[in-house]
Amino acid sequence: MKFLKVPEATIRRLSRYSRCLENLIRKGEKVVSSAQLAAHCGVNAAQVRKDLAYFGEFGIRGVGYFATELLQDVKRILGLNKEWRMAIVGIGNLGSALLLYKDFLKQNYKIVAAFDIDPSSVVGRVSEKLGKPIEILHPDRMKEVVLERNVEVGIITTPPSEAQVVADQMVEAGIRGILNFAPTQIHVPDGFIVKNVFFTTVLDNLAYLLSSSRAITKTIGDARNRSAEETGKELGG
Amino acid sequence: MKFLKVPEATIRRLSRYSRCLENLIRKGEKVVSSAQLAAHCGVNAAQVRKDLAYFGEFGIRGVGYFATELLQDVKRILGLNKEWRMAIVGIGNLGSALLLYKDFLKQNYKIVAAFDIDPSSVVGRVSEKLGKPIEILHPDRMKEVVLERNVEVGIITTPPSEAQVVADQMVEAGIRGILNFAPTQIHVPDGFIVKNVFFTTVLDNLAYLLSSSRAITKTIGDARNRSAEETGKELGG
DNA sequence: GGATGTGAAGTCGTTCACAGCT
DNA sequence: AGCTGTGAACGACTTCACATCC
Repeated sequence: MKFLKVPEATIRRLSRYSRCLENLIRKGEKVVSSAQLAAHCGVNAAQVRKDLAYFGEFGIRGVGYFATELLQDVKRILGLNKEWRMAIVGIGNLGSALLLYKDFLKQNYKIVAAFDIDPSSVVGRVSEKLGKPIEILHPDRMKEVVLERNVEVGIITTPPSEAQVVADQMVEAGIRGILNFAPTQIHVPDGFIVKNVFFTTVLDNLAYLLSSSRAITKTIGDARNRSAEETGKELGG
Repeated sequence: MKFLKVPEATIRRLSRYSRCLENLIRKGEKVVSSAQLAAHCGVNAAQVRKDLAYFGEFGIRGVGYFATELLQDVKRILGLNKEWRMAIVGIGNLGSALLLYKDFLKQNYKIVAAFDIDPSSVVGRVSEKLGKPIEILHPDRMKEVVLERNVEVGIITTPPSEAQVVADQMVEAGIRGILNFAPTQIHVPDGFIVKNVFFTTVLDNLAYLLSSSRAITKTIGDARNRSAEETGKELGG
């Protein structure tokens, strides 16, 4: 094991390995080989080994990897051995959907604060769906609340026009990691991190590939005869 | 201009250029240089020129690019000179948020059909939010409706356990491009395309970077002193 | 003069192939 | 015998640097 800077692609794959490992474990696999895991994730076996090698030696030569052990190691590498506390700003359609998004919890993510410029206008709707009242705060209180509730990650689901202002508030409040759903580039100081989630970028990608028959339509005879996956490598930014 | 295969990263950036160009045009810019556009998008100027060079010569040496013209060209390259008709399957929280997502229309995307296993349970809620009744159909009718309404893109917002089944139905219905929000790998035959949008992968990335102080926290003195953006290159898959 | 378009150089990530361990 | 861990080969993307053209 060396001490090299880890490619971002490796981290994305680690995330994928963790999902696949959970499936394999659910199926009762105790030991998995890099080839097995690779096949499941649709990547190269050497890639799997190399990715893991950035962080240590987890396998046994001639045998493979112990599934549950490896899963734990991967999660630890990703920083998922703790609970990440998040705040979301902009409780429109997307914001409230994320508030209710179950999958976060599985991965140790938890939304502990919700902000909106007009709290009263949304609190009813969200509470109703949630089945219990939810507290929606004015962004003015962000710094205070972030401190109080140990928020480390901010989610922006405002309209694009508000995104930069909100990001500034988050930075001011000491939130170092931002997940931005508003389709606009936002800027933060050094040491802060923004990751974008732009569906339309991914759609644009699809549109491009579908256009001018870059995706060759084959005989759609038996559709069930599925084959190698198209990976969908990344999410827009 | 050569005839080479275009990197996927280039397509993602094209999508970004288009957003930035719209901003610059809104600000009244008539002519933009690659340096200007690059600065706005947070990429290298040579990269901008190279990306465009895959598709032709759009600029004037010594001058730059005509903004509106370039925007149109970029959109045409991406295949956004037509309306893309989409169907969405799984009208839960996320699904209904996307149904109401305004930004799709700006980019010539339109949801023309919505499916759910239990139409009656969701139709009320969504109609209420939408302000007018919406038609939610049973997936059994997918093939018929896709044909009838010329659906080219499918969006999966079901629970992960249902995603593969839905993808199979989409393939069967002749939908060649799939945008998958369910955090699980799905498989389709050759000639079909799946792009994943996995928030948790992006969050995992954030978690990784925030862990063990890989993001160096600087003196948070003046937060407004923002600087180079962290790009958030991609969206999970 | 000034900005584009592009070969060449450089950097980064992936795949190969095999030594090394169990 | 089998599978991991890894240097080396390969390939892909990015950046540089400059010739080219307005």
